[in-house]
Amino acid sequence: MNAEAHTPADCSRAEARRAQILAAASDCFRAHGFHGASISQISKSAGMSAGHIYHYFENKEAIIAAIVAHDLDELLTLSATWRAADDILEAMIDGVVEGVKENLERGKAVLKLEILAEASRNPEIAVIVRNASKCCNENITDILRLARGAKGLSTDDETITNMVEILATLFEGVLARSVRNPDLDADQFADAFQSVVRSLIAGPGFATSPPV
Amino acid sequence: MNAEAHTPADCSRAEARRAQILAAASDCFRAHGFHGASISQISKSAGMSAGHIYHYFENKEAIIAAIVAHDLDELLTLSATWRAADDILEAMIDGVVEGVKENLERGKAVLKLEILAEASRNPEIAVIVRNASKCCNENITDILRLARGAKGLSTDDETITNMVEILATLFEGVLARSVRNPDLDADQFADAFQSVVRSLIAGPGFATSPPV
DNA sequence: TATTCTAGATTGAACGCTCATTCTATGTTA
DNA sequence: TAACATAGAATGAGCGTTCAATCTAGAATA
Repeated sequence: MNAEAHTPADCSRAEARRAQILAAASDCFRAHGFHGASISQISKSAGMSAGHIYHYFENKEAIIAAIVAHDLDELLTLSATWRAADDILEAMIDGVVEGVKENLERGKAVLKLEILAEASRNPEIAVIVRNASKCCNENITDILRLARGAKGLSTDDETITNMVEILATLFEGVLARSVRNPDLDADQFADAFQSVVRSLIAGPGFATSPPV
Repeated sequence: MNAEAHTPADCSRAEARRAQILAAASDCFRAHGFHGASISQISKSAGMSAGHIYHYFENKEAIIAAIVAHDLDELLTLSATWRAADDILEAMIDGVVEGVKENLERGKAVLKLEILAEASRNPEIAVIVRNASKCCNENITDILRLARGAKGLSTDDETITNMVEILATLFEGVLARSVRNPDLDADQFADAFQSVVRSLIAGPGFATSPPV
């Protein structure tokens, strides 16, 4: 945002500092939530004075926004990755197990839940989240249409839209699982989850009127 | 928790006051989160002084815990309701659409997300959430076993366990949907969701080795 | 090479404010 | 009168944020 002209050395130094702050903030937010974590905590965790943080971020909100944006960026690159595969549908199904296990990891889940909760009430955060979600949705939609088309499966709008929404719902539900049922057998669950995803995206579809 | 002996009149009066505080707190928590909402805000919203709140709750944590417990209670009673039906499986499937639409409601979703985020880092809240989840899981497990048994469908432990987990995952994923994609067509989504649930719980099951 | 200059990096104290909580005094009711 | 309901001021801690003052390291100058 505040792009100014610096020498390359300055830039890299500043970038490193910013990253350092974001990493520390990430830890603190995980541990205490966006509003429970204080600038003083973050500064201690980042090994610098509280005041110095304001050289790199306008305020606490800006740190939150940066973390949210970074987290959602990962999601976006991931969703773009699948495009490359040979058999896209199978690549997606193969990726499910890893995706589920990642969302079951406590550390990741906490921050994502925190982001969702914050987006529910903070319009600035909501905009970031919704933009990323939209991009991600479009990515998956394209991919799914391609993948199903290649196999001769139905690709009508309603079918694809619904599949993408249900898919997203499933993955986001995993975040809650890790909190609600920490004793969950991750392997068994991931297997079951995968078979549900398979029958969903490789299935007949959702068209209201049956195909003629 | 702090059950003391009072006269009936006192009890009802005190209970009303408590409820009043919880309602106000609920609103404030929805709007600002557990840590963003202050006792002063809550007291204003409840129409009483800040200090007076401490006659009914030991501290802010206790208010949060009470709200969490109350919210999860609703879930529990709901899950117990289904038992009564004639064709349990169909009753469950019929209930899906309403359940999805309720979880899509912004107001409800915010608080549930907030609860999940808080449970990720507050051990006291985590205990409450996990107990309720366990009870709810057991309810649904029983019901599902009964329902599938009545139709001659497989009821092995692995199948039922997995179905319950996936079912929970699906419903909890809806909370995120309402935040991420506010333009979602609720009717279309609920229909698709229902058909996924139907093919999940009325389907063949998840046994590792195919039935002999 | 030695000195001065300079601009960003960094600190730590200070500000005003709000927080959760406690305490005291006053109503209210039975 | 006795017991509870209630208000509102007081408390001390901690908050996010600002700011004047230093430090540091490299560029410019002599």
